[in-house]
Amino acid sequence: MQEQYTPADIERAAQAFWAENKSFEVTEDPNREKYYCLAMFPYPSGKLHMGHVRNYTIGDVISRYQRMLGKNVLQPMGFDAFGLPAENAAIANNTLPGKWTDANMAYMKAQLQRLGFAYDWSRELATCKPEYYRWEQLLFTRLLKKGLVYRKNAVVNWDPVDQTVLANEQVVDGRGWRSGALVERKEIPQWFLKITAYAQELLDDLDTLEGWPEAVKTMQRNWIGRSEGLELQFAIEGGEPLTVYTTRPDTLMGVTYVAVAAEHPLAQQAAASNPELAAFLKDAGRSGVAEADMETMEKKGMPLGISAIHPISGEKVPVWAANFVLMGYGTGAVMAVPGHDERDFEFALKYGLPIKQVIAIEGQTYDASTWQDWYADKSHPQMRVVNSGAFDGLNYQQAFDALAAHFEQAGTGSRRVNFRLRDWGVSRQRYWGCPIPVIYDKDGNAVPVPEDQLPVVLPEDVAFTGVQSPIKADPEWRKTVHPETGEPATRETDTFDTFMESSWYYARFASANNDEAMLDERANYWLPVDQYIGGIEHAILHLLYARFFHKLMRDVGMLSSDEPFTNLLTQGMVVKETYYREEAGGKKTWFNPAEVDLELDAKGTPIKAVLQSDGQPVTIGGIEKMSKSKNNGVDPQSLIDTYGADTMRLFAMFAAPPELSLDWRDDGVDGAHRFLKRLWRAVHGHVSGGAAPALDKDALNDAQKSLRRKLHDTIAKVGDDYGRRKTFNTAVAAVMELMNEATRLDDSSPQARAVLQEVWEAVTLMLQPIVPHVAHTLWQALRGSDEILAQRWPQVDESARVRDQITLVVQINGKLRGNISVPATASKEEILAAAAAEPNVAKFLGDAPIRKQIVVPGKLVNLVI
RNA sequence: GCCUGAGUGGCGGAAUCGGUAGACGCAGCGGAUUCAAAAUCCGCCGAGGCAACCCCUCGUGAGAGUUCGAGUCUCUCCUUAGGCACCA
Repeated sequence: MQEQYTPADIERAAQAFWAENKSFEVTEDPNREKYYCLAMFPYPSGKLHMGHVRNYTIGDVISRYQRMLGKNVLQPMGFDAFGLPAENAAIANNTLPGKWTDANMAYMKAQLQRLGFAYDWSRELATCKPEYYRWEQLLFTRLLKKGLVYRKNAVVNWDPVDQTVLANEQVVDGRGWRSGALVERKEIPQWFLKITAYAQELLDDLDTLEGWPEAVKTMQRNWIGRSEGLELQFAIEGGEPLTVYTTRPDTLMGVTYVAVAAEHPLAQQAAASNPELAAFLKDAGRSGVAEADMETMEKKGMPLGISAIHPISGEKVPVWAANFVLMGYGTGAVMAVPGHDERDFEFALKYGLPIKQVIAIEGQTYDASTWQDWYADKSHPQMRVVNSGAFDGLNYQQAFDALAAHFEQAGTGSRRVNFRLRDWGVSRQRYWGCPIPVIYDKDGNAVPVPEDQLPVVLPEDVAFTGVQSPIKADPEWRKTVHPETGEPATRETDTFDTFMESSWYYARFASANNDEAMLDERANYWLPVDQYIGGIEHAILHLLYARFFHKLMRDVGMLSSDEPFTNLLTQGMVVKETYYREEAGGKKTWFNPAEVDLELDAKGTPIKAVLQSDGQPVTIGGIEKMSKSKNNGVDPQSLIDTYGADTMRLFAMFAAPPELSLDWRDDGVDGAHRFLKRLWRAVHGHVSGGAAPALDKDALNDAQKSLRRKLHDTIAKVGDDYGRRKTFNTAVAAVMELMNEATRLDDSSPQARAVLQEVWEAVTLMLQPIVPHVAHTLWQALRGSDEILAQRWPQVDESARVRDQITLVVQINGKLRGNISVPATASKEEILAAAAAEPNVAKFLGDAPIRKQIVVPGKLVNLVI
């Protein structure tokens, strides 16, 4: 064993050993328990960032630990390779999205290999390759035939200057990010997957996911948003009736107006003869489509000059157009109850519409000039319907039932379960994505591309200018023939939402090399994924879509399980401060923290930041998720080059528990490196003393016994931290404590050396999941063997953990007053006697009578006086 | 605006089931070693009080509550992060 710890050399050697022995390639083995561990695959943005290092180290630690428990562990890796950034990069660097993506994947794969992750690279996949996306196209055509796919109009952000559709991210303060033009809403035909057909099952099955964080399940439940309500109609004078949905039929008599979306036919019709209204509708359509924008923008409306007939009272109520009602979500019309809905209340106040109280709670006074929360409280036991004629005096449920019966009898409405969840629009008007496998005949009727003509390949050698998708710009690409009639026909030129590819990759890894089928029986061996790991930012969309796809694949007979991920670990984000300068037009330029110098006050708080290149100040922004758009990423590569992969891995695990967001600071990496050097030195010193004798447990002195107790306590704790708690930071801390104690044992007797041999072997095994290269090398030194990967998790020797004496804390009235040491077998009386005799305790007790004595075994004594 | 988290020393964090707040590490300070420095090793390190490394008081975003006992449970509020359907 060499004296110096030289990470570059030992990491190269260990990685070469793993590659040569194909240490991480796995096959199905029905005789062993399988364990499928998966960390969310990366978007190949260029190079790895800290979030990747953290994410993949967590996955690797769990994988390597599970392998030590004897399981058949699959840990694959691939790339989520379609997406918007490739198009932007291609424009910026005058290259092609495909070339840029390929180069990035090659570079990032090399980085992942440099970090020593135990991946089965034989299963690698990239979603932008036809070998991958052809199966997605196949599944889509089958779903189309099954009726789970349909086409309808839907709104997009439209940039009227660039004449392109913009992603929400490309809309900044209501303007296109490149053109600066005010964004408009535009309706275009798009393909949808009927996720709402699975809404109930997606909701119900959350209850089966015991290994998921409650927070994620709650978010998904709220997102799906099941509600029970009434669908009913308001007749329109001289027009089609308006259908509305309400979860509060008890407030129906409080309706004083009805609001419709700007795009609603009723509004458009009214605008034809009303230029002022037409202008308003146009203006209302001028905003992004993001829900956050809709909810926070100023609520505006204008009357259509039309009346609706209240279905119970028969009274006329005005119909308004409102910018917060969206066509396409629900019916595009809502009934407004300003008396009991806060948004309606504010709208009514603003436009002088009547506010009518129809529910009351005894003892509460209704004041229509300011909103109070109780106005909307349907669950209050004293809540009663008022000012509602025949329904007066009913509570929420009674009113609901009475109105439901009324409408069902009259045939003008019905009970209805509604979901907030909307069908998934999967069409994108972009180039760098999977082509949607659909052909249109001359009349615009859609037919799926026949299976034997799949895949529809996205051409990669194209002229890409960034203005329009090359497959849309090229009049030739779309030309094809109708599969049944043979007549000329055209291809769909939209591509899929990239969430499509990431919704089933976890399953494809099991059958990665099958070019005959999307999945095969191997998928049923490996699935579901035992442990899925990824950023909390995916708590809803990606994880819900993947759950949906799993059920789709099940229902076309490809899989037998109901859910894709048994256990989920949502890692917190790696965040970092941001720096920017704002230009005249409001455009912000972001600077990387590495280019900025900080001035700190005496307490270490940053007060001023200047750009190194020009010495001029920059604005200190918030601490945010490391991202390309905020340019606040820290490049792990230079740290890997300086300290080695093991130090990076160790620090990523030690700095914070996985769920918490990690505010990245470079200080501390040094500490992790220092620990590895100390470990190396300690083992080197031990091994230099020659072979250790066999351990004789009965021949140990107190100090040696004490170290063995610490060792076996630590093995138990670290195993629990890795396996159950997934708190790798405390696992590392525990091993550090053990090492501190071991290096303090100043004893070179044969039995001390035997205990230390046991300690260093166990430390090496315990750290193997986190720092596998160091562990590989130390194991060679300790055992003369390359086979650390074949080793099992060390056994806990319970006999070593037994204590004769235990320390208890003594409190008086809950305040700590002293410690006592008693035999582990001491009775309650003996403990109380020892507590009362403790000098400081006795001082505080004085002559006061003891009112209560609480003894918590193994922990403390509390005397109440 | 809505949904879901988080808030503990100068910093990252620990305290796992309501039971010693600050483990482990970083930074800092003092010392050893060195011609010197780096590296390494040892010690100190929440605030205040005290002659005192005894001990006492205060202290986990703010305010209230439950309890023998609250960082942990309940309520209200503040700050902050993530998501909001076309960033991935």
